[in-house]
Amino acid sequence: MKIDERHLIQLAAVVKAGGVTEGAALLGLSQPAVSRTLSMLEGRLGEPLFVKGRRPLQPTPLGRALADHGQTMLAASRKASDTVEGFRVGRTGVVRIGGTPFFMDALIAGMIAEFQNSHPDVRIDQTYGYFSDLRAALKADQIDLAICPIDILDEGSDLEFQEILPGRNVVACGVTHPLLMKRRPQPADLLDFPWVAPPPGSPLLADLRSMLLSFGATEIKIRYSGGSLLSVINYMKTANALTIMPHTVVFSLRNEKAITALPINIAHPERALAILKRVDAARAPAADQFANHVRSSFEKLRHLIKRHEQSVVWGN
Amino acid sequence: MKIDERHLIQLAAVVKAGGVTEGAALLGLSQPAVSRTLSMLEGRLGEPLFVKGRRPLQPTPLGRALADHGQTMLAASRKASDTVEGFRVGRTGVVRIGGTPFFMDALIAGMIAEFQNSHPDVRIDQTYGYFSDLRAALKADQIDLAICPIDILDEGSDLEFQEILPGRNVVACGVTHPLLMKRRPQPADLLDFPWVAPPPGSPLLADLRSMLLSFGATEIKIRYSGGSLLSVINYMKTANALTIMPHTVVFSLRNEKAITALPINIAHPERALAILKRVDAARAPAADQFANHVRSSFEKLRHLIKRHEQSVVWGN
DNA sequence: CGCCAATATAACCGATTGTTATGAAAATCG
DNA sequence: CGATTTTCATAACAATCGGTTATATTGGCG
Repeated sequence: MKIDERHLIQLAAVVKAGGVTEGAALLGLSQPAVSRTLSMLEGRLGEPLFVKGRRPLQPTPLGRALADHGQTMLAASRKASDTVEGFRVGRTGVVRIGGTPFFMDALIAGMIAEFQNSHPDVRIDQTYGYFSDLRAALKADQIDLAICPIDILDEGSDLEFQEILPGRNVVACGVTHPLLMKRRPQPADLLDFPWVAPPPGSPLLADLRSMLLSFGATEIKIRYSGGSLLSVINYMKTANALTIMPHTVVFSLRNEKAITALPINIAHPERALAILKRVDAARAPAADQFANHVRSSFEKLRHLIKRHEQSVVWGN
Repeated sequence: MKIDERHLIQLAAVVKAGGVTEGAALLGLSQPAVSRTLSMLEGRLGEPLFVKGRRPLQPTPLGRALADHGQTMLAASRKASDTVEGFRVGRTGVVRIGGTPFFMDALIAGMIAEFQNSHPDVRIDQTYGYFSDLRAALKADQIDLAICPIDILDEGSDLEFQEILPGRNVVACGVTHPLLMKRRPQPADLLDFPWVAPPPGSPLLADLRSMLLSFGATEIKIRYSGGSLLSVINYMKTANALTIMPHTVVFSLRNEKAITALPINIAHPERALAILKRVDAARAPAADQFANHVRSSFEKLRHLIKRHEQSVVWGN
């Protein structure tokens, strides 16, 4: 026999409250409504749910058993209301983000942790990828946000993007690299050392190629590639290799004393770090709040870099 | 925001089934019905529950979260239906029984275990008491069944009773008792030994008194009283004491080789073991089935006793 | 015995739920 | 690429349900 879920919930409220009147109040209903519900239920079941002629109201064993089930429904219902409410204000939910590996590892992971200080009930699901993967994932609604460098001109699709950081690459090396001893290292010096290549498909790899070509290099000594950021860092700690990295990534790792930037200016890529999302995406307040957090974190980072550069003498 | 539980359940069905049509079928509803439900839900929430323009239907994160809650409701609902169905046929439920200690310990406990071989989902709640307690408990709907000796004439109340065993007491003693050596022990011999008294308030105690009085005893040596059946048995194992007990109780303990009955006939009490219940009690099929089980168990026991007595020579 | 509180009943109305019929959009397939 | 088929959305309508207020009954208690 199918029982109306609402009826079970009312029964649960009455049993828990110990009376029809109180139970009705608990649900914000009138007493007759609940009273009738109980009558109907008893009628349909053909079994009494309460011991007759007894006040305080005493449920029969069957009544008690059914009330238990109603109780779990009531709990589920309240939780559902909570999820909705939480979703509305971005307090709960899941944010699925994708991004390029270096930025995610060096910067975003920490920002996620920070974000969850104020949003402990928001879960973050992270994936890695480059622009084309991320765009596809966004369109397939597999992620809510993408964080990656994009060509500034690129536009016109059904993706909305907000620039959060202008592109700026540096040549990175281990903190004991011999080139750091030189007063004024020249671009040509770079060709004397082995290179670590950023992961295939990454914009950084294109930047690396074009930079080296602009320095007149015909051939590059690639000694290592394909590693994650942590691999690259550990590699560079012991090898006198060079690589190209986003400025902020190197900056954010400055306290590790593992890698640093060479004081050589290289061309800015025509590219900016941006947050992408579908323009027609379903509202996802938690994702919006997370995006805001990332933006403001980068804003702070930018100020920090500015102050840092005023106190430290960088290249030229 | 309050959400209609039914809507959540429909949502859950659709998400689980992977489509509106299949979800509707799962619930035995028409497709337009649940389609409209989903529209209403999205309208009220102001949030989409499914990613538009995509088939197979893909829920949004919010939709998935809400569907989870709906799923637990659906499960609870099914369980509730099961409870009702089980209750109807006596397959599930709680049976609250009360009875006199000796019968419960010696006979009923084993019958309960046996009963639950065929009714594993029926829980038995047992309490102890004598007739007046049990009657009160029945009237207060604290127990569903009482199993106790009652005076045969007693009637007329709002209790229904079914006799399951005529009253028959024996004098019990330890298996090493000296009186067992005697060819034909006489009632007068009984006065030479110390006695264990049944618990105060028990019918057995009254039987003991009247029996001893009928033997011309002016005073009885009570050495021990108040113990449960197990206490009495253990006491009698080592003391040459006597006590009075229902015949079936001693009989059911025959394999323990701890106590036995003296071959002395004593008066039958004007009393019978019966199952009592309220005539106006709520239907409790599980209790009914248990009562049937107890009755048939006693029936079997009676036959067993009869066969036993034909092979063993009892007193006189 | 009579009052008070709690529950049951009655009468009414609007919202909701179900139905069938049908249109629109998407996927499938030749 | 167009036809077909499947699936979802919409429309219109009937019936029931679930809510309300007003009122009668009932059980508990001084």
